[in-house]
Amino acid sequence: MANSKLYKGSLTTIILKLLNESDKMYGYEITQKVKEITKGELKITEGALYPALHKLEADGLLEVEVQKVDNRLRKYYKLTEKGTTETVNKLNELQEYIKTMQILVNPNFSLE
Amino acid sequence: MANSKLYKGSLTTIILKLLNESDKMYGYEITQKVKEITKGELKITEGALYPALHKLEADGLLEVEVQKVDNRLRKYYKLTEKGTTETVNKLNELQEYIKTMQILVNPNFSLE
DNA sequence: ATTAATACATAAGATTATTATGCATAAGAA
DNA sequence: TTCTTATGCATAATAATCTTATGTATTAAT
Repeated sequence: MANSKLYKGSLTTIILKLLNESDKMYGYEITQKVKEITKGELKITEGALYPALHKLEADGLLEVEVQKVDNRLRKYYKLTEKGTTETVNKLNELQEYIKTMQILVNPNFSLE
Repeated sequence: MANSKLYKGSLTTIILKLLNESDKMYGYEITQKVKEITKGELKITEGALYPALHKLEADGLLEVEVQKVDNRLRKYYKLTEKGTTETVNKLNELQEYIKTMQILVNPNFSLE
């Protein structure tokens, strides 16, 4: 999308949120889900997604379970307990961020 | 603030918006204004601000006017015509971004 | 038979920020 | 009067996060 720069920093939040909704997901599934939900507005690139998943796993927020479907590999990720806690934090931070940005961008902020 | 990562990419939008509100501003003034508006939530660091201002100027979105006040230097920035146009674009992009993120983060997105 | 879709991965490069440092003047506190 | 804080600019080193390009491999569709 046009404003992809703004997504910097929010990929992790998106991943955590999706995994919080559905019990477990694999990488490719996440890219498709995001494309579907945002109606093509946002496309998660693989070069961003996979390193992000690996980092979340390394940080103990996700655990992985490998499956073979149709002779093709799938790495299913699901939230750990720590990951679930962090999801709540990240979502709160996002709401705060949006609130702050709306104050900054609101045409009437200057006279409050 | 806690979630400063989420601000990646939005600094330019913030600068342009502030300059769109007030005719002209200098760097230090911008940092103070943002702190004030967001009640300390968001602090623009100098290491981010000054390079951003220089880039906006180099891109022809801002023009600069140097003044000396109390024997101290101030570099006043104001929007060029191109800058004003870009401000509108950036603000629209931000609104889109917020909308997209709210869809992704809304607890009911999955069944629409 | 070739292309698109599915599924993973990493490396090179770009962008954007934080942190640290530097210079300089003015105001306020100890 | 000396030291700290505030004002005002700037840049370099480092970190984080992304895009783009590339690579491997299987399956489905044209």
